Amino acid sequence: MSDTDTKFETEMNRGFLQVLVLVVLEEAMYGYMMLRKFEQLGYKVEESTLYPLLRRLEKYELVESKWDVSADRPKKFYEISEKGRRIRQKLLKIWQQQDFILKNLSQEDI
Amino acid sequence: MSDTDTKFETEMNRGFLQVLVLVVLEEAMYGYMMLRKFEQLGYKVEESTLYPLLRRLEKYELVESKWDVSADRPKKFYEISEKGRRIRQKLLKIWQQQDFILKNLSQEDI
DNA sequence: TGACATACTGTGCGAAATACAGTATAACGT
DNA sequence: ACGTTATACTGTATTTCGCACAGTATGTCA
Repeated sequence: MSDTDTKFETEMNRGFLQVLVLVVLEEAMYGYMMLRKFEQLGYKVEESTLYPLLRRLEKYELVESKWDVSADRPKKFYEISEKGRRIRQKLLKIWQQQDFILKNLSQEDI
Repeated sequence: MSDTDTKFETEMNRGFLQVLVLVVLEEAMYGYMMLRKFEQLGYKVEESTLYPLLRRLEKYELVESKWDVSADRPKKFYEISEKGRRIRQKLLKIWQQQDFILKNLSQEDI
């Protein structure tokens, strides 16, 4: 596995991770919980990638957060907003369109 | 269509466009030709996005280029390399995995 | 008591998408 | 003949992302 490989593989995260987070946040979750969930799905994400993404999504009001201090450690729960749902729909549509194009063009090569 | 929308939609290009270019370059093509092709597929790409991407792919030896000066205007033809094919396979596999995860998680919301 | 898991924040770097500007030729309509 | 549009590419500056790395703090378990 050369360095070039990881370089290009990394780029595959950007769009996908946005959508993935917006999808799972239909149900309220906190950062560390998502990291575990993604790992179970066979998709490892770095803490230093997810946490800034969550803050960014909140900054643009696609998600809302509230601290839960009732348990052992304080946890910051995130949940998708109405705006987030609207944008998620658009992003999922883009994804499907891209998937359609890719499947059609690459079926002879796979 | 707010500004936030485009901001997040933009991120959807990155991984996809890499793969798309590597797929179509199984057949030799030049930049402007790809722009037209993508447009026909319903997927508009900016010149200022595609050209730097092609240079980058060449820099990392995923594609090779040669100038064709026989026609009216000089055209820079690109074609995928062996290294490019190897990496394309990995990226396509990542795409499929991501698509699988997304379809499973979001089927109840779509 | 010392390592590991949990749970988050903050800073800095390299690289990518795009805007914008520029170069140059060919095809076209008027 | 002349201006506009299409063709075909290069180069620079800006913004923002992914991630490495560092740091803070509490809980669990050998």
